[in-house]
Amino acid sequence: MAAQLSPGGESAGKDDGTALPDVPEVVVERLPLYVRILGMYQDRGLEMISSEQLGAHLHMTPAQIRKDLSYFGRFGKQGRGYDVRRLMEELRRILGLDRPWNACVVGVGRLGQAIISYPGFVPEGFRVVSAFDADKSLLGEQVGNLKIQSLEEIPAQVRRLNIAIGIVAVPAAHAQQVIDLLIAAGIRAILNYAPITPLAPNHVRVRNIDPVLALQSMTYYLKRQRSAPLPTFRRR
Amino acid sequence: MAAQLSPGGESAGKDDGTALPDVPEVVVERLPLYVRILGMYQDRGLEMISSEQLGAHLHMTPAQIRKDLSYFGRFGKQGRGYDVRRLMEELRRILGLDRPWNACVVGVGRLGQAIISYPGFVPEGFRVVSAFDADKSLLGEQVGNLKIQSLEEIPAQVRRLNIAIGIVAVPAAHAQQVIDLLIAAGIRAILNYAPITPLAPNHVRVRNIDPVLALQSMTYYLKRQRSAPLPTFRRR
DNA sequence: TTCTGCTTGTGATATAAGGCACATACTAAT
DNA sequence: ATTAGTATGTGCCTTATATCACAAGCAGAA
Repeated sequence: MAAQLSPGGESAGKDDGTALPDVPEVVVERLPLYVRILGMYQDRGLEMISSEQLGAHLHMTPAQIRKDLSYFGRFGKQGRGYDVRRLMEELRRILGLDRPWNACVVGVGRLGQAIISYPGFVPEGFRVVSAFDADKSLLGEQVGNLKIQSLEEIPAQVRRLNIAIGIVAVPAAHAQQVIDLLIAAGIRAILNYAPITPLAPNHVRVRNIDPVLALQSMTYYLKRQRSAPLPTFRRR
Repeated sequence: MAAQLSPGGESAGKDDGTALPDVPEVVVERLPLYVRILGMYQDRGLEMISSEQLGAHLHMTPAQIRKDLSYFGRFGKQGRGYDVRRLMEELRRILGLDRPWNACVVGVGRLGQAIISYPGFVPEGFRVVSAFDADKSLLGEQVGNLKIQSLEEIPAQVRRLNIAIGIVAVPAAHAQQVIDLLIAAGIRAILNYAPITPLAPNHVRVRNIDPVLALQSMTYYLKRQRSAPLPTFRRR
């Protein structure tokens, strides 16, 4: 499969900065937000940042940020705040962002092609290294700088290129099958663009990208309200 | 405590089936999932569905589904379950999906173009009716069957075409400005594809589509775990 | 009619997440 | 050294969300 970087244990682990008492998933999901803001501060040459400042950028209370960070260690200095570079490095390490990750895309329709060519992944350390499609007539076609391969190639490619992440961009009707394939091939995380609710074993992480659901839940609030814009703002 | 169908709960509203005691946002966000499954059942010609079955499809407990629905009314029959067509119609009405919604896209780069041509919106009643870009050299260019317009046109177009939803597909650096523009023009919901945390007044709904964040939070779990795949499944 | 089997709707309870507020600790200035 | 100012880390409390578990109601069989 892959190689572990260090002896880093589970229950004890610490030097590799991992495996503290189990961290709520919501907390983990916020860490990348912190990394993003820290990156902005670093680009501007700022050396320190307070939970107050972080909170202002993310529309969160400073307390929540401190509590989140406290799951992983004590990174701040009283009276000063957090060292931008240090905190960013810690968080990137905690998130596993201190190394590149290989992904493959399954489904090379319009959406799949857009994903393959999306310029936002590479600078963050995510590389799409293989593309697969069920349509045999596409085999060998070039997309970006990838050649479209058959689904049968998935297991071999996943192993050969050490692909940990599968990106699913096939029609809803085939998405679960494709996900099962990926999982059988050893993928450990799925970014699913198909409008389904995937089922996956516990050791596989899944995130869904579903703009239609997002729109459909916003209309609930649109259909009513015709009222006057209050000058209130909302934490998000 | 009961969900009331008639005299209305909160401030008033009812005949359009709304304004019950305030419903948690998480609940509203799940309703479209229910609608989706109901659609599948309807396509298969099934007439009834139980909370148990709904839950199985969505990997949720039946109790949660019943509680969610109970915020809006009593749609089920004891011993029988829910009438598929009826429940779908109710939920669509509650969500405001019983009519079409117009949206505009701002930012006509690769991503914006993909969004404009995305075939998933129209069948759900969302129509992209205008496209804007800050790059004056693109003005008048055709994308899909839309002509690219200048940002200055936003207010007029929003009013003329009754656009309620703004889809933001501009670089992070300009996203907040664009969002402010849209809001000033009267947009009431934003689907944001830019990697930022937008700020918006309370009367404007915002949803973010951010695949990079999704990936970055999954790697947390990837970096450790080398363990044996347990045959456990997880509700999602 | 009465009984059996099933599934809803919901009060009560359990769990999870968020926020407050303060003791603690660090810096810089006097 | 002492003081003033500031921002962390966290115990405790509040709020939000999820689940349990059961009375109530409906349908079909006897």
